[in-house]
Amino acid sequence: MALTELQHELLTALLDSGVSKATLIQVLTMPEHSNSISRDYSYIGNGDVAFGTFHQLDSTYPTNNDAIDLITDANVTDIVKVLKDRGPLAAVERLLSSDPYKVAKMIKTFMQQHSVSQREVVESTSLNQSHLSQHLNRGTAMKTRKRSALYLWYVKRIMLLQRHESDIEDDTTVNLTIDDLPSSPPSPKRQRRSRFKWGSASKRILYDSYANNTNPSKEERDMLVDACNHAECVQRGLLPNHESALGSSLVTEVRVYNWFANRRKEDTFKIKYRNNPTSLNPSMESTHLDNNTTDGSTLLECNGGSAVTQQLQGLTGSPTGTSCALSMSRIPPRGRNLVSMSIPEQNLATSDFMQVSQNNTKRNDTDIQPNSSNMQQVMLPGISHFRLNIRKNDLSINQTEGSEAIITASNLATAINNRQLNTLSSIKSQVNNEQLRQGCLPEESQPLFETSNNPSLPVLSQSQMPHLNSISH
Amino acid sequence: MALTELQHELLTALLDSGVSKATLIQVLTMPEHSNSISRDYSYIGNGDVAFGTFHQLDSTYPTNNDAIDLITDANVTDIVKVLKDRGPLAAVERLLSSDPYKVAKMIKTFMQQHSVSQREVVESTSLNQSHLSQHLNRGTAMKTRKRSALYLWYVKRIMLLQRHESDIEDDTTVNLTIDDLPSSPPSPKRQRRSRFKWGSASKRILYDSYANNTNPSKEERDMLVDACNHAECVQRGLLPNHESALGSSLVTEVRVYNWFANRRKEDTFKIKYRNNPTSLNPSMESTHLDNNTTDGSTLLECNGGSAVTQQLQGLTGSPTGTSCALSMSRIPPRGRNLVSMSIPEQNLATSDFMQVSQNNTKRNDTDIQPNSSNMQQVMLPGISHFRLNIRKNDLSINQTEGSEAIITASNLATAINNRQLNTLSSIKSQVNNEQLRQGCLPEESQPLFETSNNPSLPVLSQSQMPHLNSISH
DNA sequence: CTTGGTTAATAATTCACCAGA
DNA sequence: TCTGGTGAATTATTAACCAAG
Repeated sequence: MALTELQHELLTALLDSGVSKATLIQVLTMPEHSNSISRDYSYIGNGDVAFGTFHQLDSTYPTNNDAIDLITDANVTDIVKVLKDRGPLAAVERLLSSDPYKVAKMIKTFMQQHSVSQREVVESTSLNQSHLSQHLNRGTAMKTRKRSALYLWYVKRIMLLQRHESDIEDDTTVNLTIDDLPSSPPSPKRQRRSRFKWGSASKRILYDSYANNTNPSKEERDMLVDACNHAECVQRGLLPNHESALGSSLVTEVRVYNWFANRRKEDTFKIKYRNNPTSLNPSMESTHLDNNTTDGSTLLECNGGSAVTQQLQGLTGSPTGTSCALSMSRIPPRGRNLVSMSIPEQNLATSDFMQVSQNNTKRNDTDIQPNSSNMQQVMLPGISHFRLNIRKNDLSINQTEGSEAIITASNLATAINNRQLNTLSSIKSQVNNEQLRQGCLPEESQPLFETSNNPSLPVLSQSQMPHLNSISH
Repeated sequence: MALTELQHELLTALLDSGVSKATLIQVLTMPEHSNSISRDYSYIGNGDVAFGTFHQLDSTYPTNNDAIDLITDANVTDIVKVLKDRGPLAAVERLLSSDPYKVAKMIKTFMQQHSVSQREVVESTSLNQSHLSQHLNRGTAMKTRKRSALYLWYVKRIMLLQRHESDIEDDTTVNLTIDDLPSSPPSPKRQRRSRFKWGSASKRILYDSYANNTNPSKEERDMLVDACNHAECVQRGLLPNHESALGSSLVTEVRVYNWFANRRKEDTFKIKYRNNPTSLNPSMESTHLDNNTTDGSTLLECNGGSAVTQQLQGLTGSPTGTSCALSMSRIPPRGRNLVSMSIPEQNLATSDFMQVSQNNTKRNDTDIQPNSSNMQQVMLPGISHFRLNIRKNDLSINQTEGSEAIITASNLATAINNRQLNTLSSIKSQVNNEQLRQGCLPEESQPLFETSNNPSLPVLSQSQMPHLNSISH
């Protein structure tokens, strides 16, 4: 029989994904709801039931799904409808003709909603994990062949959900027909129940509860278990207490217990180092908490002003110590990021060395950390601390109200690298003349800066940040 | 012979780390600089040479290293001195008696500076990767035994560096004495040259260059290679052009080439989706770029004000469309995060449905994404978009200047979960009464919000963000 | 029971690499 | 002279134990 190109793709993808032909045949010849893979979609309920409100990517109204103008904009309701009306292949086809990026989003949302691990998808589609991740999260391209496999998995997963609506547990993988024999050579890892993952809804509940009580009693925990399970059910559009359908993501008391235990540990550490005077960074604290609390100083701001020489909202005069302020702004013309750092005069006086550390890239580079003598150290603790994507940005340093120098990150970096300048003043003079040379910045981000001025305090590397944000009681 | 407890620990750690006794004996009986492991540290230069300026964690001045008050505060200079004066064991001991957290920082910095992969450490210390990561980045505790192994590795690595100061390449692993025979069974993976990693300094240079020209010619690339290598050398305190010592982290033209290629691809994607009208989120764009550029609207702000009911800097009146503003602040009392969202009246009028999506947790949960009819959608695109750590935070929604409602994230979440309320007004009324109930938030973050008000535009999930930040020309 | 330790898994990221135009 | 696709490695993060006070 001649297969359409798509069908061929799909079949190949299917086979590629690990399903043996035998299995396929077995499935195809399966008695109950004969040939359910390509016939009889009646059990696929109205999308609204299971996906209506959630897992929907666009606001297209159900009334619009007369298709035609939706050809490119796939949305769950739409897909479910196609699936129901014309079967999985049609649905996959529809997805293939849609904007890959949107579909990716859709799938991602779906996975989120149903706590489907990426691993599951990888295993049953035989896609490369990083490729999948990229495609799903960053829109990286993926050839049709592979996308077919992915979409096929997706569509089938939806079908599976529709059926299992009240059945067994979510046996995840689509191809769970074959082996189950506890032998080792053929399928030693088979049927690995996917790891539990806290859903966002549950987490909210937990954090919420945690705020009130970090050590819930068994009773409280049990209550939380229920609350979470309920939330999880709702999240995935199930009947609010149809817990059994949660499968591996069923919340249990132990899990809740563990969650609290782990949370407590986290906090313990944070607090420990918050109080430790010798700790590496009272800096953060002051900026983040203390300053805000006691005195209205240190204003961290990220706005969309249009001035090239962004004013810094530096508020000096902290009772205890000195404070610095940073403000960041995006400059219209080309979307540059401007970071203004204000350092109170007093500080500048006693210290004119800066220790700058910025994560210009993604995560964990603590970057340059020059250090010079016993002078005060000020730092921009690596934007990554906040998990921001900063690639390059300008630094505008100015003293309280006085002079202002614009320093481009690169200038500063280069300068520091060459150790040609170690004092604020020299940095300024060296760099000042090159201001505005920079073009647009390659990759944006909305950085949030922090400064510290606790004299004699060491550099912070991004990794520390998380801990310092804790709040003491 | 009786060994001190520490010595025992160290020996054990050493053996645990994979070095065979035979090897140890071999090393110990090694002729050249006899027993170099525990004698003759003269080759360890003054710390300042190799670590002086960089890789220093505190500002303790060299003059202070008369020890005593430094007992707990280890710093590189100090350690190097001990190492030089009293040998590795003493150095390790010193480290063990120091604040583990600081030492961790020190080691981390060291690794950064010398592009040492975590893997290398893991392999030669036989520590658990995640444990090591935790210890290094989050201060997680680690028993003395394990820390010994880590510190021992550290100290030895330093020694290695001192020697190799101009030798071969950085053969990474400390135990590279044994096998090198190209056989497969015994050491098939041995000597795996660690993967190249761009140093922060180099990255700066590259981004900088990228800003000017995304397609450097071969010549330019070659120049960059030199610049980077130079920077890398400087970063690790080497003689500025002693490239050979860079070992596996030597920058080559291909690497530079690849770097640019990858960067271009990233950008391509971003731009592609920025221009794609059907794209999922013109929203971000407007907030990020358009608004800023054309009209001074949309102010994104994160400050440390102290008001519980944070004012929102909403600037309405965008020429083209409407604009919303969000501001987030940390509330003193308990460090709560307050998010204020302002929605211009007109908008509110024509639309009273909100589509809220927040990543309350870490990375990738796109969270709830309720959706309702053809009304305008406003969203808080998941803090994760900006890579912020948000666990829980309050939402304060208020119309232009009018009434204001404080909504706790949990309330909102619950409400939405239960689908009990879909309109702004109902959310308000439902939640209003519970305001301020929330305790402190478990884990902070400095969220940076964005809003969109392009009517009928879909939800954004965090993963999309990165792409939308790009700048068009 | 809970906190110190510790870890298997999972998944985002990084740096490459290869086939054609 | 790359640019679409892809992928092996690396490592941060998750959700668990487990021993012992």
